[in-house]
Amino acid sequence: MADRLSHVFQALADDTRRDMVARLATGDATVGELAEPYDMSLQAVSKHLRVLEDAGLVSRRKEAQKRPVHLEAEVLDLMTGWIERYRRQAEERFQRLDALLADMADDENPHHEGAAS
Amino acid sequence: MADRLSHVFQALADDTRRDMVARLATGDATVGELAEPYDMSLQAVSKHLRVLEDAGLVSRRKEAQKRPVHLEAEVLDLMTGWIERYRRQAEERFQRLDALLADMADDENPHHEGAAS
DNA sequence: ACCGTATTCAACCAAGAGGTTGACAGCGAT
DNA sequence: ATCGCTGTCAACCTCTTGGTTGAATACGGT
Repeated sequence: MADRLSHVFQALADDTRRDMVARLATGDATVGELAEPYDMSLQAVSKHLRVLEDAGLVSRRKEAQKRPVHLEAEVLDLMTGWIERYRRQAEERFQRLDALLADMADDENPHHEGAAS
Repeated sequence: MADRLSHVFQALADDTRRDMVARLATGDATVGELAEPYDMSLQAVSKHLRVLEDAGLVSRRKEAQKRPVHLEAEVLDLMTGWIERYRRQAEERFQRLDALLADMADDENPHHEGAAS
């Protein structure tokens, strides 16, 4: 896996974890609170949180015996940054191809004004 | 894994595959061309492409014995859609919290004009 | 000092991911 | 017809992942 981005994508490549992120977007929550909706042991939830934490998507402060989990939303920008870069690049390439095809169509039936030779 | 989004995130949770997507953003390429930069068997590359294809990120048309691979960039929007939704939600919550804290500070040292009672 | 609550650690297991090698299939060119 | 090029299929291996259970830890309340 190696780099940062891989961990983030990996972390979100799981229904349960995406769901937890969605939940955390509405506010911090303890492990127990987070676990409640799922038919799954608390330990399993704890593991999921660890994955999210390792990806930097989440942080846990300690407060008495509870460990409120907090969404670190800035990390999401890392992803959109990556994605948008290539989406845009592909888009632009598509535009150029489109223009090129339009040109070729012009050459085949030359309705356009001002053509040379 | 179940749903669509999971497959897309999973597909991009790998250095090699993200690299391929980056490469494909500059234009279509055959399996051989894509494989060339990596120290890895052609079969492994083929597998990676299958993952990308199953995620809907890529399509392969057949052209003689070659199989040019094409990036389907629209799928990326699916991700940014998801991500942005929760990033924004978290952001807004943060703003409100910020405002609340400002209010509390006001209450503690009431320098402000027009205070009641 | 002890109890209950909240969470993690450790060992284990089945299934999946990413890689390998070897055999096979599709198609153009000679 | 068969050769060479391009790519996939199949079987196999190893490491990781997502889950389990049982024991341990950390801390507040009584």
